[in-house]
Amino acid sequence: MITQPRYDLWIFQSLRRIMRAVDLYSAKLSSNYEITSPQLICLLTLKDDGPLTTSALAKLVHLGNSTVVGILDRLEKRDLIRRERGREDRRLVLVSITDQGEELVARAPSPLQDQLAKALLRLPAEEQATIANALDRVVRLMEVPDFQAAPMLESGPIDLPPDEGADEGDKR
Amino acid sequence: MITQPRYDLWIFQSLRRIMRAVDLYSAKLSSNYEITSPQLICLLTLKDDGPLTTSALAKLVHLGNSTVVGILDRLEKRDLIRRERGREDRRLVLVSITDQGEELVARAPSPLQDQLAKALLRLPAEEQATIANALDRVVRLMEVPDFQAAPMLESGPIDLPPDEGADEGDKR
DNA sequence: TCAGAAAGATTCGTGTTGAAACTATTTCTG
DNA sequence: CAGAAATAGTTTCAACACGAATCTTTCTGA
Repeated sequence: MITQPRYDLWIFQSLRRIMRAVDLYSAKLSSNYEITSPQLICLLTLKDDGPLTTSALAKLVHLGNSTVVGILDRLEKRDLIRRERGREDRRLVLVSITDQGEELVARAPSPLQDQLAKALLRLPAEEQATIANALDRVVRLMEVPDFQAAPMLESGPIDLPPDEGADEGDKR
Repeated sequence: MITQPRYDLWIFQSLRRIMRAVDLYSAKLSSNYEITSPQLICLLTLKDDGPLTTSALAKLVHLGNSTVVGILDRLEKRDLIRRERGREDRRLVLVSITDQGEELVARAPSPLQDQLAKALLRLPAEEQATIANALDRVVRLMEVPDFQAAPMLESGPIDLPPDEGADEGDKR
């Protein structure tokens, strides 16, 4: 029994605290814009990636399907997005951002990562890269189902955020 | 201007995905024990750190006060914890774990960080330390209230926020 | 063709989360 | 000592988050 330091527990707590700090800060900040971070994330995604189906959006923002429906409900109630039944396939629902939505996005800063960004800017870029790389590896390790949990060792250094498509396992 | 990669956004997404993966996994795993991760975290803290007041517990687990009340309500309903009014100061509520609670804790593994732990174990210990250190710095930077957020521009290396005293005990 | 499988979205139930408002108790203060 | 202020816990309200169940539409195969 080597009593390795419990990095896992420590890291887990750190993650929770970071997320909490981000949420708290962004909630306060975005109260000026009357929008929450998850809503803003969805709105931004819709603005950038055009009309999307509900489930495509859910995949992009890494949230559950039913979670997104609730968020969309609130956005729709305020006319920030529009839902439209697909013509071809009437099971689909195409969600798109409205003019009002675009306007709000234009006005609102990116409060979601504002605090995090500020914190990171105080670190040297090289350390930012280190953190980013490290987290990316963790994400990859974690999002792999328990299949071959063992056979994975040191396949090589990971450099940049290859993400954005490289994500594999959960493309839309 | 070298468009520096948006480490902030990338990191933010990574954090969300990690937390989500942990939550999803632990939710599934802990369904066998009929307990959620926040509940288990509270229970473990109560087991280790003896009877605690509600707000002391909230501080330890880094959650809001009212959040903890809700969690305690559910734990109490199942007789896993006990609430007792303070004798001296009748405003206080001492929360302690019951025998049933201890029993459950003994049976249950540590599902909360299980997945994370597994992922981390696939990394060399030295990299685990790197991640832990990096995250810790981020936490310190972020949890500093916005005081002097402005006047702080590259005046030099920022070491340790005067934090420390504020947050205090938070090894767990 | 047409019954059933599959897919997509939504609804429902439960739990987490935090701010704000409220109650009870203690402590401070004039 | 009475009232104000502070403290501790709780309630209330809104949002988020998920899986399971449900509904509609589409596809499939016998």
